[in-house]
Amino acid sequence: MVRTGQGPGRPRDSEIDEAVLGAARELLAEVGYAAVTMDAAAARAGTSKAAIYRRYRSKAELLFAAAVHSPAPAPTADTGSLAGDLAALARRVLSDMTTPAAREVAPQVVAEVARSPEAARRLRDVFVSGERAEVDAVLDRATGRGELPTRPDVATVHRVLGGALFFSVFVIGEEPDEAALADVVDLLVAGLTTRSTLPS
Amino acid sequence: MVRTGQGPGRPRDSEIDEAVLGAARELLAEVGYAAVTMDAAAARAGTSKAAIYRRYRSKAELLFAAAVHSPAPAPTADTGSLAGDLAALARRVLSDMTTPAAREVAPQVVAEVARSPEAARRLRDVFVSGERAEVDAVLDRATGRGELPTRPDVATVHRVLGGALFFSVFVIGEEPDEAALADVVDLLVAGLTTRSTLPS
Amino acid sequence: MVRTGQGPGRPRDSEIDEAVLGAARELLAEVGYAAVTMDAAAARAGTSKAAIYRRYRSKAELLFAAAVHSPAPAPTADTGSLAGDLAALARRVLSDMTTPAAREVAPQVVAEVARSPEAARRLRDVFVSGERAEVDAVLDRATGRGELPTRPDVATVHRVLGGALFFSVFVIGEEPDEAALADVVDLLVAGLTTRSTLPS
Amino acid sequence: MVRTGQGPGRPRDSEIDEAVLGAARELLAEVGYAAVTMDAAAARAGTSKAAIYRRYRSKAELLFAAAVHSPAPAPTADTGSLAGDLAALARRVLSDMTTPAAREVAPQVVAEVARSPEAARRLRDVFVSGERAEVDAVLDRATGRGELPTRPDVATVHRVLGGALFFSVFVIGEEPDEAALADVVDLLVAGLTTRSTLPS
DNA sequence: CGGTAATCGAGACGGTACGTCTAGTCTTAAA
DNA sequence: TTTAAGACTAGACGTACCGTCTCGATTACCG
Repeated sequence: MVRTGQGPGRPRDSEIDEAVLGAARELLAEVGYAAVTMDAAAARAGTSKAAIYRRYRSKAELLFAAAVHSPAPAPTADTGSLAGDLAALARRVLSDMTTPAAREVAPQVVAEVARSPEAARRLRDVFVSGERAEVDAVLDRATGRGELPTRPDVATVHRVLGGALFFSVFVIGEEPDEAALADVVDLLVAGLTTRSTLPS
Repeated sequence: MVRTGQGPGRPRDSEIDEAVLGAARELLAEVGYAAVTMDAAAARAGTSKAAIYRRYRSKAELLFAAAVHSPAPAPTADTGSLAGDLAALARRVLSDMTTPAAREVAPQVVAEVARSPEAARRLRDVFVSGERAEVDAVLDRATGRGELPTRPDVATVHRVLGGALFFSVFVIGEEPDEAALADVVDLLVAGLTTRSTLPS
Repeated sequence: MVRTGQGPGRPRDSEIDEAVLGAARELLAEVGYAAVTMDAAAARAGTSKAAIYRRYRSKAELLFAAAVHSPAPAPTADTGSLAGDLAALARRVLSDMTTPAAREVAPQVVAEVARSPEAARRLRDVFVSGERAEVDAVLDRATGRGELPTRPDVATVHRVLGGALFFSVFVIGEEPDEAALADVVDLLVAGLTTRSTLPS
Repeated sequence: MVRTGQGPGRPRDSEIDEAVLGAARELLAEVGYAAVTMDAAAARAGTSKAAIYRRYRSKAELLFAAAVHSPAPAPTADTGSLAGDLAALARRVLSDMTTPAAREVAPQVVAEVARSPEAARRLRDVFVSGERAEVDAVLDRATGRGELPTRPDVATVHRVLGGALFFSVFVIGEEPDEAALADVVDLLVAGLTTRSTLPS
């Protein structure tokens, strides 16, 4: 009685998977996290609450998944200099953060992460590692160009750059303008080119 | 019909003020933001919901007040160098963030800030400006010592330092150790002493 | 600190009591037992589900109370003979049973009684004892007239008369017509006037 | 591709027929009508819901069939007198009613009858006519013995006797003891031997 | 010192979302 | 075609919690 792949019974309808996520994303952007209701999500997706709860254990899980979908696979292009690359990366991350959906979900994800180690793990796997990879690529190019005396620690650079942006938007509550962005990047570039952090 | 000081009627019982805040703080640390209920807070404080709602307009206000009680007026001592001062400041801010209560509340405050401009304003008034003042003092001393070629922008330094710490603890989910802290401070000091950011 | 009557806190709103019962009765008659929903009842009553659940533990309790409201306080008039009195009583009981609401609820009440001793107790207190009192009054008058050699057992007479009607309507499923009613009453009168059952 | 006898495809498994009915009966006795779920019945029977729904159109049909399986074809023996025969019949009917399964199902069958004319028809065909046949046999024997002046209406006698028992058990909620049973039978015999009801 | 007004505990109120459950249908792979 | 398994739609259930309101009973100040 060998089972092949997916076991017996009617398989999940993948159209519903997508419809649910799509509905969740739309509602998130339209009405905001707290005002999204599971009934509304089910109705918008053209399905039933049961189908949603078969896929996600709670509203928090659904909206988390809806927000943390595809972590921007577009790698930043090479601008020719460390300063340019960092500025481009900063601009992209900032624009990701200020998406209506992101503005709504990010704070809730932070709250969720504080409570559930499982959510923390998923966030790290999906988001943090993705961002670090981008920072890594930028540092690789700068090292190749000879802009950096030694290879800095990726985690530190990620912490400083990502933190400055996240902190500005979500804690201080004011989106940094171009000048502020340039200021941060300048500071970072000056620090990196002068002395080096330890290799990771 | 001139009123003198505090108007007619029975005055507020200040013991209740304290009991409510205390209960809110305890519950926050024990069960976390979302699981704190106003009924539980009232019961724990030995009072009634009405008494709480006479003092705070909502659960968010109560828990905000419970968490953001005394914004650490202790200014960092002079260590004799910019690097030392920044490291000391970073250590203090980090230890504030990793308090059990802060771990619970901070993410929720972020969520609240995203939702309510009023909360954002209060957070800025109470917290951001306090932290900036500390950064300012540190930069003042460094300038006095001649460690800095020009005076950097306080907001930028605050963004970078505060952001790196906040981001590490609440987004990445790993509290930076001493080495990581030193790495960030080193990077910052190198950047500041090399070039200067423009005043805002 | 002596309390007077009803304890502290906001007292129940008696208008809501009535509105809820009224809404339940209406819905019962309109859509039937199974199709009554608590949401609909709350909406019809102009209140909330919470207010209903504060008064009744479940849908079954609410509809039970809605159906078993005032157990026909109208005592049967004296028709001058045992046969006439029993026929009149039978007619009234039958018409009570064939009310739209009663047709819906009675079977469910029977089901409820089978499951919950508490429901059984209430039914006995409200309904059975009321009907027995009416039978008692009829037998009293007949005894006074000298129609009965000895006083029959009320419970037996109630069982036979009430049972015949209930059984016809709810088990056999056919409402007895005037002739069938007369047949049952005749049989009963013949039995009672010939021999007597033991006093209760 | 000619098929022989019973159509194409896999034939029904008759073991499942029995397993389903058995499971339904067990659950009925254990948890009661409302708490029986089709999933539980399928699991208990070691089969699937689909197999049940291929055999019964609804939960009501299944449980009806589970309860009303074999309507006791055993005719009451001749005791030599109308009073004896009626008492024997009453005792048997009462013991049928007070079976654990019957206690559970009967009230629900009543509810079902009130809801579905189809269920009412089946109940009449299976149960009512069976009981009436038994009453008929008893009256036949009594007429043969010359105990009855005229032949009474079977429906009336059934109504009165069956009703008294059903009403006692399921509405009043107290199972009649031997004395109460004798009381009812006495009353009925007295009525029947004194005057006769008209044939329907 | 008595009235006025705001306080207190207690708890019911409206509203609304949550997550669970069930009936009955449908879809798959295997037999 | 039947089977077992399980996903599907639809919608009710009962619970929970927020923020408001209503009691009856205390207090304080104010005239």
